[in-house]
Amino acid sequence: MNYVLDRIYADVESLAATEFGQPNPEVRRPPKESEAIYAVPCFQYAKEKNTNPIKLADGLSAKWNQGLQAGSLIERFEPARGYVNVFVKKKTLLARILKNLRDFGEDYGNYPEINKTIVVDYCSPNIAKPLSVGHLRSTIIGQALINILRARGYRVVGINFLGDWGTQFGKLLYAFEQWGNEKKLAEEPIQHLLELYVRFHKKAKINPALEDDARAAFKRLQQGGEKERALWQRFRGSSLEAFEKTVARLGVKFDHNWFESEFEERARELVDELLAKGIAEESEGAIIIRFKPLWPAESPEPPPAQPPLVIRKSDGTTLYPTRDLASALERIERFQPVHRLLYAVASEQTLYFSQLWNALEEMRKRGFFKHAKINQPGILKYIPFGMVSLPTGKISTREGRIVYLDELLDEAERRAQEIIKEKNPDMPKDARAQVARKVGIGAVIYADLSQDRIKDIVFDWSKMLAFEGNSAPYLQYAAVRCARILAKASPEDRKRLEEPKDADIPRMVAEIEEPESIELLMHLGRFPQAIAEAAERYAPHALASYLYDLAAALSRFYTEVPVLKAQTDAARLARLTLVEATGRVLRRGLALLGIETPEEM
RNA sequence: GCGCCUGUAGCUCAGACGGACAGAGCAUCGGAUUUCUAAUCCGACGGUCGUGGGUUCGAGUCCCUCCAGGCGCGCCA
Repeated sequence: MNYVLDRIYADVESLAATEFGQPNPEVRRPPKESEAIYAVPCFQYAKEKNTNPIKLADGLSAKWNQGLQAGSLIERFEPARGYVNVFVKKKTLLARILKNLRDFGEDYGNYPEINKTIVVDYCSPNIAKPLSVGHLRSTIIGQALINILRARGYRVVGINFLGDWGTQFGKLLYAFEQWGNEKKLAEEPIQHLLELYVRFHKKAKINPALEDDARAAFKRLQQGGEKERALWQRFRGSSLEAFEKTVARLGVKFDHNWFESEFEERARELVDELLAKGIAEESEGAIIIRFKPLWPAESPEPPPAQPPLVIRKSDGTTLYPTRDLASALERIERFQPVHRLLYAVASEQTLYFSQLWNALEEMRKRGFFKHAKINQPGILKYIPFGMVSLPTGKISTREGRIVYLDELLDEAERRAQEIIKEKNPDMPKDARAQVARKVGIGAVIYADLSQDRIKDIVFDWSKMLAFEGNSAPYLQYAAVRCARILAKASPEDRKRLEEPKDADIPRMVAEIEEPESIELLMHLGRFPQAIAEAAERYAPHALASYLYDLAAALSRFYTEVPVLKAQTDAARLARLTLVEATGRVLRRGLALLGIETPEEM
């Protein structure tokens, strides 16, 4: 069982592939105005053959038309300005889409399982600091990618790699020794740690020697100093607790919480192994990995050599990259067969991830991975995203230039409450709070996922909390309209909807006549492709954009086509079916983005 | 200094892999509701796709120059 548009696409592609003698010929969607479903451009092949593309398209159309089987969904091929346009039997196609929608049910859009595991690193905050709006992107982009890749059929493991180690904890240890307050740490741990963190940096600016004190404190922690260990446990525990509370508001659940500190030992061993294999070397007292110029692998020109990566400081301690590398190794060993290691991390780390990529490549070549299946280059896939800054400048915890994530989510819910009060004054208070949560947080998530992840974002309240136009509430509203119509349908109609028969399908198709209805159903048919595209490009915004178009199609349909008051039984059933399917796809699509849909709003 | 990213309508953004006349949202103006929730719909206005070259039958998309903004560049994470 598969999706009808995927099939047509594959058929057209294979025709063109045979004709042009290339494995992946271009098959595209024609401009909106065209009634054609797909189009094959002939320009390139015409050039190879030294012929005119218009003539070629003419010839190909005639040839392919002759070869058409009676049972084919394709109705005809038609040349147009150097393209071969593909026309399908519209009614049959609509019937097949309806059948797909019925047969797949709640699974509509999903693809069969692929025996490949993708490990996604996302969120991964430093837990010594409160979450800011800066942490939002990794978390929601990562979660959306996980959902989308799962729908696409991959086995996906999500890992939150918590930064609970490193010199920053040395800073906190030192600061607590100097200015700490036991009572405050017990009562308001996050607040207190933040104060200490800020205070440390203020003092260190005047007296840089404090940085050495911090490094020394971290070294004592690393060597198992009892006092440091106990304090660190407390910092870590209370931070984690606060952190989990905030993330839960976004509806994010991690498959695994991995702690950086747990990789300390493995990281130390790794340095020795890398030295033994000649991958790492000593330099100025530190251990580094030098890179030959080989990134990016796809580049035809050799890029300049990269700066080396320090994996052991001259004081003998490891660094974040060392522990990250150790963790990557563990991921590969534990979740094999690993197809990809994804890292949803801000774009400022581009250089670092290219170094990590190269380091893993070098390790792969020297047999570091026990499982022989890891023989393809490029297992690491970096998913960069643009920075979030404030109108006043770069986010800085140290300098108090920060919008806390909780603060943003509170404001989102508050504004949503206000709007509900205005638009739907009859809604009871407790229902309102629930709906406001879904709408407000949804708006925040959608504001981010609806644009290309690589773009920088200047934080703006009104943009993050848009409730009209291309926004989560617009999509949710469309889904709510569907739900409300269904709720008002008669019990008999609902029963027929729940138990659709094969014989109903042709009867329904006959009733789907208005351009708004046809457009809506056609768009529903493209949902699987939208998921596939978003997965292939690691681009949640491709799915967001599809869903926006679907909601717009529903709104137009809603305005023009009466459902419950349709003239005939058959028409009512057909339209109810469209409404049910649209609601289902919107809900499902939003869920893939990590956004909940309320029943009313 | 070197490297990477971004630059499309007044504002915020789609236009991946070069392809049929550059599309949305917001804002502005005008219209639509005795009818399934108007957080909606329809229409108007609005763009020499940062600049200048080049490649190509064809460039917003690829290459080079320059301009503007952002980010990064051995012992932070």
